[in-house]
Amino acid sequence: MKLEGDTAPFVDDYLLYLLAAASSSLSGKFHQHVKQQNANVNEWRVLACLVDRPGLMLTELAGFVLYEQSRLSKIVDRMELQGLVARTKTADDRRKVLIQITPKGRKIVEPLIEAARRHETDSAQCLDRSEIDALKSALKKLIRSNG
Amino acid sequence: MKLEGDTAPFVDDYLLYLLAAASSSLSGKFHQHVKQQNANVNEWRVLACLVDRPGLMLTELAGFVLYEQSRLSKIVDRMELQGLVARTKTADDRRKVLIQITPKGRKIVEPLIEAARRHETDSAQCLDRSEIDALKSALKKLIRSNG
DNA sequence: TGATTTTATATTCCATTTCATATATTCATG
DNA sequence: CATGAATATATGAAATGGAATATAAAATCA
Repeated sequence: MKLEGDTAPFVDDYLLYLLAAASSSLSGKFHQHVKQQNANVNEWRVLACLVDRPGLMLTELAGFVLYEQSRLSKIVDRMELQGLVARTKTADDRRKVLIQITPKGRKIVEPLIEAARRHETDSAQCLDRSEIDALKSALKKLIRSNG
Repeated sequence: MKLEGDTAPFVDDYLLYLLAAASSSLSGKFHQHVKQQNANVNEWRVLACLVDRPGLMLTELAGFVLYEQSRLSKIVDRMELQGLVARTKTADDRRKVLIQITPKGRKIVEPLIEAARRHETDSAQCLDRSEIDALKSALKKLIRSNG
């Protein structure tokens, strides 16, 4: 028999916690894979965001990668040294720096993307197609509606 | 007309990205609120996980908070200094350390939980009740099925 | 029992992140 | 067009995190 006040812990049904926990669970296994290859997680994220885009301002890229500008600036420093991305200035606005993926970066990220697709289908085995679609659609709505 | 090969960027429909992006979007605003109060994000997470639980081993708590053990150990150090949590040894197994929330920690976390509930309903305005239920249920399945 | 393995936590070293601020460029407005 | 506000990026000092390891206790088992 359940006593009054014996409710489930707060976080167990708290949306932000469920999002963080799902994100963390699913990322765990894949991040191991990333490290077994030539990369680390920051590099993977940056390259995955850049791969089908022509070149992004540092700040735009920071938005996609979900990192702060100053953090990304330093990550790009390291990736530039490794030759994974390139910084180029634009003519129109000389403050801007465009970050572009290099062929070397592309060579590293492409197999990772294939692995990511496989990992996604594996991880989502517990859901059927309509649940997955509904999940992704709900996530996209949340992202759109909240800054 | 859409050209061949002119597909959406990879991350735009990648589940792990959507989870991370949703988590990050929704957290953003709330984490500001946390800082405006007496706390930082690590403290909030630890206290929120402890609040309706009797006392957890460091390793158990690390699992809930989604942090690595060595990181949490240091966070608990700082929180102990502030009097937000207490470490106590157990009699049965002298390796174990139980982490418990203190009255001071409780006083800080309770209003934050209220704010978190309000923030959750605000953030999920874009979804109707059945979508929210389906979302949470899908997230819970993902968490259960993936370590 | 004594040796070995496993589990729980803390700690050390070093890389990374954060916060605040600097620098450079563009924009807006009197 | 000059001056102040705004925007884009970079950087320095201090705080934090991650990986490996140390320490200590318990469990396993020959």
